[in-house]
Amino acid sequence: MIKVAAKETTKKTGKIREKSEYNILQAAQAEFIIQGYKGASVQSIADRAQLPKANVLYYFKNKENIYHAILQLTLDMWDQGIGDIKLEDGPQMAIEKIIAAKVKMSFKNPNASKIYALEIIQGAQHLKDFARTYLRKWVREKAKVFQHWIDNGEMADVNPVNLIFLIWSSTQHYADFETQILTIMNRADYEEEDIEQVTEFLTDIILRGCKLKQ
Amino acid sequence: MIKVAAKETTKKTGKIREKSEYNILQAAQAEFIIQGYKGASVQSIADRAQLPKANVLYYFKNKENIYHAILQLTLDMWDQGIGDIKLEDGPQMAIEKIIAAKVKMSFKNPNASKIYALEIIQGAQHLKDFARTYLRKWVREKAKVFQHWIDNGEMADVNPVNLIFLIWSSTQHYADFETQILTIMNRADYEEEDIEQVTEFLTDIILRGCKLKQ
DNA sequence: ATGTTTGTTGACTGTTTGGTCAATTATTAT
DNA sequence: ATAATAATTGACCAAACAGTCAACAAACAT
Repeated sequence: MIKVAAKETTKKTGKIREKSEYNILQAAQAEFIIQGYKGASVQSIADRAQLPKANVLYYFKNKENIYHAILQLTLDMWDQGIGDIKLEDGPQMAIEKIIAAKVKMSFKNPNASKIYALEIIQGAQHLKDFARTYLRKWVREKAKVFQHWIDNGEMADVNPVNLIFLIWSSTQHYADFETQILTIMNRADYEEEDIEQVTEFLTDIILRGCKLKQ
Repeated sequence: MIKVAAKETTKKTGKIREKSEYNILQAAQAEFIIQGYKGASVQSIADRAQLPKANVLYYFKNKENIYHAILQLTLDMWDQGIGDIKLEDGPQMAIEKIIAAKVKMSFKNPNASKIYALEIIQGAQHLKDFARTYLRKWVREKAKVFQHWIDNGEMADVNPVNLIFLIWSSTQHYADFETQILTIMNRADYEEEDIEQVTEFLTDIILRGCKLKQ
């Protein structure tokens, strides 16, 4: 589930270290989702990674460090996976691109999305700065672009911030509520074609909602 | 945050009991959101309720019982708050009604929504039956009504299940991601007028997405 | 008034927790 | 080969944990 991007830890990364850290983070991610931060025990993470607890604590010197490493990977992935929207794309292509990117992320990496969602729902206790600075800036920038298109008569006059929330929530939902959705649809797993189907559905309906009235 | 509906516990409900239980559940709800089920300690719940731990355990004989009581109230509230959709309403009024009801619930009772979201994201460990039976039935029934309108040429041919997910997620988002949304909008709290604004936004855009093409 | 139920609480218990440490073994560099 | 560094792990500890219990106080019913 965890996809390690180009790592840049301060520690020297020997081969064993790299592999062990990956292994531990993989185990920890699952454990943190199921049990929550406080509820996940280092022992249970170690068990899942098939390592002695002391070994886990050798690589990450405490539980919080493990969690922070996971959050960092999650944010990196988000940063990398979410396509940028450019003025020259125009509203239609921009919305298509952003929905496609987010749906893909949700289906390909639901666990990252879940970790993030848990963190926010629980009050962003470990993410305060990120939400306050980076995210606010991101939303405002994108909202500005949408507003430009609106002023320019390229799309309907919808509230850009609400539009971003709509795209965010409707795409994210397929990751965070995976359990519920699969249950409702009576399925065991998502399949490749679900990505296309959902992307098309959301793109269609949201684009129609943003088209100029005539 | 907790709104106690007409209670029907098996235990006799003396006045003191009723008040204490309410007080404890209120404290526990906040604690379970912040710390998660396993992470919340009975001691911390007791502290928040300003009661000795032993007293809390006198009213609810263990932690799981507290949590179950909260989940039950959450489901009751959901069941009661979500308006029904009827064939005779037609698609437009049905969508308006359901969005309005869900947005209102999200803004008026975000904590209930958060508890529910945490449960689902973490795998619905305490809700398996609910999700498997009740919810599936609910979605299928509503999807059937939408399908009828589609077949009858009263609305565009969109996938009804995806439409329900879209309405669910976009409305729920304002409760679950409250922290993030308030941060982005640089606000301390939601205000009454936010309910209208969001309801109008979502209703407009989703209705336009469901209108027949011509 | 008196007995009975209901509520209150400090003290206790066995278990699990995060984290340390020292002793030992692998790996690598020279 | 040997020294230095990295990795492994069982044993250990203080703190926090869920839950019990017995002793007592309040409230209530008659």
